[in-house]
Amino acid sequence: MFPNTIFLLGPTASGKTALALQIADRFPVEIISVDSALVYRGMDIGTAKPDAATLARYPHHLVNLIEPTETYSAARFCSDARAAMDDICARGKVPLLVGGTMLYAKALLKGLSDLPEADPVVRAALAERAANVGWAEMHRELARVDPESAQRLPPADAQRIQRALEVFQITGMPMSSLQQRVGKPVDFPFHALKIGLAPSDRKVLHERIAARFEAMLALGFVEELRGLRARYALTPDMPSMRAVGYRQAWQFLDGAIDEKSLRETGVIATRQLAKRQMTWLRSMADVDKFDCLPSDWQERIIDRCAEFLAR
RNA sequence: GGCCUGGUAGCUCAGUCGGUAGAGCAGAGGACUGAAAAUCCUUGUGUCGGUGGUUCGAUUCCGCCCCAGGCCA
Repeated sequence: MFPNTIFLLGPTASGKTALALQIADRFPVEIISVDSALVYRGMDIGTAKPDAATLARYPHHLVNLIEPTETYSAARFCSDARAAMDDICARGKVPLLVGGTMLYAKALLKGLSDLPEADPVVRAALAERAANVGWAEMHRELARVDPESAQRLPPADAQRIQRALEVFQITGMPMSSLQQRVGKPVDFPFHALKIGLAPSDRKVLHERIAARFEAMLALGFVEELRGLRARYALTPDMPSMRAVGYRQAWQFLDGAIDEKSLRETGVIATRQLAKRQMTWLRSMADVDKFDCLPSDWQERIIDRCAEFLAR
């Protein structure tokens, strides 16, 4: 029989973290973060990372893993998460995967194709060439070596065109021919309860997002970024600095936008993030959805966990 | 009170040498395989402030009125 594991997936500001702590109080679980922003050390306020005391009392795996100058990936998440899950199970506990980065969750559950990992040198060369000839031309070049991918991708989707060209350069094969998911049941040997938080009223979530962004500013979010910029050789095109909030705070520190605009764009970007996360959740048919607005929503999910773990 | 500048999509604005109008942002929907808090796609009818006038035809020209901001009293 496969060991148990619980997924708790939801949009930003839906209350995932608080609920995870409650679950940890009642069941023998260990938390694994499923979040592409919490992996960065020093990015605490803007990512709504649990504070040091909470992290000490409730150890979180895959938090504070890398420097903000580094890059993480869905593939690395998969191997890191699987290693953590094996550890936790070996200790007789249940992995509780909590987060909002749906690609990571999907990759873990369904698997990824056997593709080469990102190569900074190849990417830099492609980016330089694109700067000269434009992405439309890069798209035409992709059409010559990988017509299937080129047809699927709009000529403006620089990121995906670059990736497809990168895969071709490294392997000599079109990415489309390699993209067969390897996610067979044996690749995910766990019995999983998948819970998705889906607020029934988007307005309430929007209010929470606005209040939380305001609270972040009051906690010194801008100062946090100022400190990071002083400590690391950061650039605005690094994945960490493109994170919601950080991108806007960066512009504010550069004097490109004023404080009012920082508030507005920060909240808007967070709302858009939540919307994208909810779109993903809706499309994941095998996830149990719970409305996270009724007063007793947390108890209902805890009951569901108890039922699952008692099987 | 006088003069000036504005009043056009939810917001910021462009424009129509007179033939009822379009960008960015927001919103909505969608895609998504090693950057995913990323990247990209689709989607714009609104008494063009009100009211008279000129005109075949006015959001556009003219008069008056209302509102906002500025300057002068």
